[in-house]
Amino acid sequence: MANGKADTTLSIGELATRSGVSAEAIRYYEREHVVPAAARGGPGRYRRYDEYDVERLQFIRRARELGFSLDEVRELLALNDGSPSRPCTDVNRIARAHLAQVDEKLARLGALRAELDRVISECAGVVPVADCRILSALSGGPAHER
Amino acid sequence: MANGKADTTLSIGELATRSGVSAEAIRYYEREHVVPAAARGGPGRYRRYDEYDVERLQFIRRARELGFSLDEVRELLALNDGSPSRPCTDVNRIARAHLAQVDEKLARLGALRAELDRVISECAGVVPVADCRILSALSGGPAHER
DNA sequence: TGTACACCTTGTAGTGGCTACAAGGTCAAC
DNA sequence: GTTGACCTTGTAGCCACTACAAGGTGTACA
Ligand SMILES: [Zn+2]
Ligand SMILES: [Zn+2]
Ligand SMILES: [Zn+2]
Ligand SMILES: [Zn+2]
Repeated sequence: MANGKADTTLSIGELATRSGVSAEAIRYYEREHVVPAAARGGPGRYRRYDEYDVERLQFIRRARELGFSLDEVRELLALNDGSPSRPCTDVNRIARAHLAQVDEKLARLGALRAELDRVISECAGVVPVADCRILSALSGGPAHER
Repeated sequence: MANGKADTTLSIGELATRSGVSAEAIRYYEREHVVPAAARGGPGRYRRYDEYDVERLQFIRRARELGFSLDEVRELLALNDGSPSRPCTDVNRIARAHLAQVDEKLARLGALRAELDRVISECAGVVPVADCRILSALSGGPAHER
């Protein structure tokens, strides 16, 4: 019970500064039930937070930086908050599924990049547009038909 | 003047099929002034298209497949429609700038992928969540501080 | 001629994850 | 008591569409 650090109280702006998540984003997360609705201080109307909330927002920020969707973040938070003795199978599964999605996106973007590079490599930018290989590629031109 | 192929007339659905762009997207492009407003056939109210429109929509589709934004597509179309004797400097510039953007995105996604992979590699999915390295990494845990 | 039916029309809302206001309320210091 | 920093809710915007809803049009066939 003697914790010694969770009883500070922070405004949403202070939480934003300390967590690296903007106040607007924090309110957005509350609306979207990524974080529970914050307590409001005393008789006043402002949201009040503590050090525990800083940690949760940092968790969310790091997960977002790794590209996890808010749906995935919700699941990860639930697992993190759930029974600590359960095996981390689900955490692992979510992370690996996300990695697979990232790899797919990388593969698609890499293919796009290669094709774009190929198209650009045929244009030095000095011929009339009528003869430009970039435009003819977009027009279905005869550059690499089949 | 003897063209022999631009006088067919197509409905938006036929244009969609032939161009590979959905009818909804074609209407969206019209609203966004990517393509000019289509002629409406005779006394009726339906949009009417010809083979020239098929080519333009295919141009747009290919540009979109290479990741060009609609703003960029508008510019490319304008250059393609403009004076054919002008040098293709601007086409080249737009395409290279876009390639640079794609490379940036690839670099960011690659870094994210590497970090995600590193984090996942420390979790076999078999320990209690309290000890999971994925969750501790997200919590700012002691895995790779610094 | 009736009517079925595919296709078209416009308009609006939703996607994801926020950001950027506007118009007003609260709180602390001085 | 007044300034002014911060907070509040609500709404609109970003991008490039997609997905309706509610109704109009065009045509083929009985
Ligand atoms: Zn994911
Ligand atoms: Zn060129
Ligand atoms: Zn671009
Ligand atoms: Zn684990």
